[in-house]
Amino acid sequence: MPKETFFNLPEEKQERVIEAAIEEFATYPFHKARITAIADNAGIAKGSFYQYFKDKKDLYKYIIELTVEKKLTYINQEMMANREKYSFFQILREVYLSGIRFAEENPRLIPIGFMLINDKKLYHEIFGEYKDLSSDFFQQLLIQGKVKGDLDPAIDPVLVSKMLTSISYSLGDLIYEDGKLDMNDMEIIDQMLHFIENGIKKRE
Amino acid sequence: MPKETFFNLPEEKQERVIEAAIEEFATYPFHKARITAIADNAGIAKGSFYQYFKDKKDLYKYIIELTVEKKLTYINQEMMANREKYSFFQILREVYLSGIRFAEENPRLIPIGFMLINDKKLYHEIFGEYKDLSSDFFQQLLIQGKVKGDLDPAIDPVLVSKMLTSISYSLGDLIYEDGKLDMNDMEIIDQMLHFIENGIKKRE
DNA sequence: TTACAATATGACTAGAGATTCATATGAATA
DNA sequence: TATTCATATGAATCTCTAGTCATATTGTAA
Repeated sequence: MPKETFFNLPEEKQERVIEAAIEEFATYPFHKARITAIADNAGIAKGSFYQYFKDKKDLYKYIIELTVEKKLTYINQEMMANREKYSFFQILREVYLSGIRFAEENPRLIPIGFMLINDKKLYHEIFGEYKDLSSDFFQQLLIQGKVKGDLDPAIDPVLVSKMLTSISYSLGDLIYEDGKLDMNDMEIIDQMLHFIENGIKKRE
Repeated sequence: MPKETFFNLPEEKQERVIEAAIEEFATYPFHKARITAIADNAGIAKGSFYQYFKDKKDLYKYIIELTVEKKLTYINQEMMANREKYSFFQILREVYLSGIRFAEENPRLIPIGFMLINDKKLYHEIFGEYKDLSSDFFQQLLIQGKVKGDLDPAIDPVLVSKMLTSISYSLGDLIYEDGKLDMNDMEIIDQMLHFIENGIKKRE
C-alpha cells in the first residue's frame, strides 16, 4: 500500500507514476523491472519514489490491486448477483466477454497478469494461499451448472475448471498479441463457447 | 552451446553441472537465476563455469536444448511419422499422454518451460521468429483432422489450436503441482479428451 | 624428470540497481 | 518575516552477481 504522501499528490502526478509503473511491469517481470526507469518515465526523482512507496514490491502490489479492481468493473454485476437466473453458458459468455473487453481496453495489464501468474512465489505473497482464484470461480460455476442440469453430469468440476481457466488465459493472450485472429470479439467468444459446449468432434 | 572443455569433462561432472542448472532455472526465472548458486551446487569453482560456458545464456540455451530433445523422446515416433494412419483424437491422446509422462518424470523441467514461455524476448532469442511452435503443431493437426473428417468442419483451426495449446500447458501445470486432483493420468487424459471431443453440454 | 598444455580456482573488477540520507525547496502558519 | 512541516532531490551507499584474470594444479608426452 502506498504511503500517505502518494495519495496527497495531485492526481495528475499519481497518474504519471502509475502509468510509468504499468509500462515497466508490463515490459519486464518483477525482478527485472527498474525503479529508475519508472521514476524517469514518471518525471520524478528516484528519491521521491521512496517518499511514496516503501519499496518496489509495495508499488507492484498496488498496481496488481488496481488491476484486480478494474477487472471487476468489467463484469456484469447484476448477472453475478443473480446467477441462478442465468444458464451456465450465459454466465460463461459474460465472463469471457468481460475478459475480452478488459483485455482490449487495458492491453498493458494483460502481460502484468501473465508474468505474475508465472511467478508463483510472488503470486502467493500477494494472494495468500489461494492457489488459483480463477479456477475456484469456475469450479463453483460448474457445480451450480450441474445442479441446474445445464452440464454433462459426467464432467469433473475440478479438472474442467482448470481447463476453463487455461482457456480464458489464452483468450487474454490472443487479444494481447493481436493481428493474430481475423475475427471480432463476438466471433471469438462464439467459437470458444461452441468448443466448450460441443467439443470439436464431427457429428452426423 | 557449451565449450569443448565442458564435453571433455567426465560425464559425472557434466551431470552435476546440468542438475544444478536445472534446479536453479526451475526455481528462478532466467534473470534471477545465479551462476554462483549453480557453481556452488555443482561443486565447481565459479571460474570453472566460464571455462565450460561462454556466459549464463549459453548454459541456459543448452538446458533448453536438452529439454526439447528429451521432450521429443517421449512422443511416439512411429505415430508421428505415420499420422495419416491415425485419427485426430488418437494422435491428440498420444500427444497429451507423452506430455504427462514427460511432466511426471521430469517435473523440474516444467517450470523452466513455463518461465521461458513468459519471457517473450528470451523465447524469441532462442526459437527465432516462431511465435508458438506448439500452437503451429496443433494447427496442422487440426487441418489434417478436418480433411480426414474427424472434426467439426465449422471449427477455426487457428483459434482452436490456441485453445488446445493452453489446455496442454495446463496439463503440465496439473502434474507439476500435484495433490490437486484425485485422478490418475489415464483418467485425466480421458476427461480432457472427452471435454475436447464433446464439450460439456448436457445431451439427451 | 622436465616442459608444455589443459584445466581449476577464487579473489577481483565492473556494473547495475535498490534503498538511504542529508540537504533543498516551497507552501502554510504564526 | 520567521518558523514549521511536508515534499523533492540526486549523490552516496549498499548489495548482489556476472564475468575476468593471474596463478595454481594436474595431466601428458618427450
